[in-house]
Amino acid sequence: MVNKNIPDIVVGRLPLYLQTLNQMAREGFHVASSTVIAERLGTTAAQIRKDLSYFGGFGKQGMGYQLFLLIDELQKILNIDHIWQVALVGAGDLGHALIHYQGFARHGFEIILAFDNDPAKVGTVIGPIVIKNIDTMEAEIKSRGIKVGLITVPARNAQEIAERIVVCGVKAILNYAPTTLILPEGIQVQNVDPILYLQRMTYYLSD
Amino acid sequence: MVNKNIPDIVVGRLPLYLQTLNQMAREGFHVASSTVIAERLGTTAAQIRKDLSYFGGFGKQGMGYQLFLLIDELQKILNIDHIWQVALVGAGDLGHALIHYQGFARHGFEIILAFDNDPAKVGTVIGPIVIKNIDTMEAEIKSRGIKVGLITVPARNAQEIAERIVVCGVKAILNYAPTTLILPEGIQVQNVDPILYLQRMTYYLSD
DNA sequence: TAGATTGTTAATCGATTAACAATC
DNA sequence: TAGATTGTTAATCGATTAACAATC
Repeated sequence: MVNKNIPDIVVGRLPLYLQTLNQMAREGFHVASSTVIAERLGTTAAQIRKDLSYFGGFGKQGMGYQLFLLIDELQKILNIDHIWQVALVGAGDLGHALIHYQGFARHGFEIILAFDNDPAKVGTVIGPIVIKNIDTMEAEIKSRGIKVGLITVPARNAQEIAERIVVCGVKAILNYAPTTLILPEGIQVQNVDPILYLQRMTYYLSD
Repeated sequence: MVNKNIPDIVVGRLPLYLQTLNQMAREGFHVASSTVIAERLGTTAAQIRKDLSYFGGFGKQGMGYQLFLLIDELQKILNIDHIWQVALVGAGDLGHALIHYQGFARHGFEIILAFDNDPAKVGTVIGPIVIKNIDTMEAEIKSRGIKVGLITVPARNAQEIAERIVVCGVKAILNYAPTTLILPEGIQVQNVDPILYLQRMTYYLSD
């Protein structure tokens, strides 16, 4: 499925739509209008219809959208209609927590490899995973064809690690390190440093 | 410091600028031009100058920006020139990890309260914190004047918890629950569900 | 059929970029 | 002074919103 010049910002909203549609399906709904979805998301019906129309006409006039159909389509569009194997680098507190977090597996992101450079950690077990030596990282990632990486190393090491995993085939990086990664065109990066989000909110708080 | 109609999207970039400026300061730089900062952030010099100019003229022609001065100004603008006390709700795996995470305290966000509704967890200690019964949440948050909340409860409870802490004075919520919160005008919410970020990246991956 | 709601177009609004005079 | 780089304006680009014909 090739990028047909869909705006990035539209793609970024699709997972949010999917989340809400799944929630409604769990609540027993079978159809939803753009208005109802918009209310749950704090957005506008026009935006939802416009966004979806980039990909096709999934609704029916007078009726709205069939939940199961739309969920299915969105999963296909987002390429999450199958399981993605994931490698994690950096087995500190945060790495630990992420390996234990069930949410990844539940959404089809299976952490199957974890690496650390601390000899004391190598060989230890976290949940279903054995921490491996970072020297074996490239070989392991390449041999399994892993495309998605989670970076949970300290900021000063993040750029180097990112470059190394990109070289062996990783195409998407979820970066927990508090630093900006500069990577080749076409490599996807999302930063999830919570400090950035907190600081962006405190701007609006009078002390 | 009152919102002078600064675009949200500009405010959202300031923490990123601050992060990079701090990094450069640690590396020993004393000044930086918009071009150099832009390179590190993968953005453009024009955007950085434009963004900063909403708040004042912090640079000098021909010279660039004095790092310490600009860092100081950004901290004031973002209201992070003092410590924010934070309450966390939901002491599961994720809550645990966040309490242990040193990054919050290091950036002036001090988690001083944690709540859970599980009687088995109430009274247990995580790091420097005793988990309190959620029944005492409103009273505790109000009496300490806490303005910032971290929500790490399951999705189905997140909306209710958010409403409860907003009623007792919380104005900014970092929401780890995989659901959209609908809250009154003026309440700040940022969502940090990693699944959303992963899904947004897999769109661009051919399988 | 009447009512509801989509998909789409055009209008509006806002953000980014380019360019350059001001000035350190 | 000459070179560099800011702050700002105007031009461009892109995203959101409003409106409505099409149609279930």
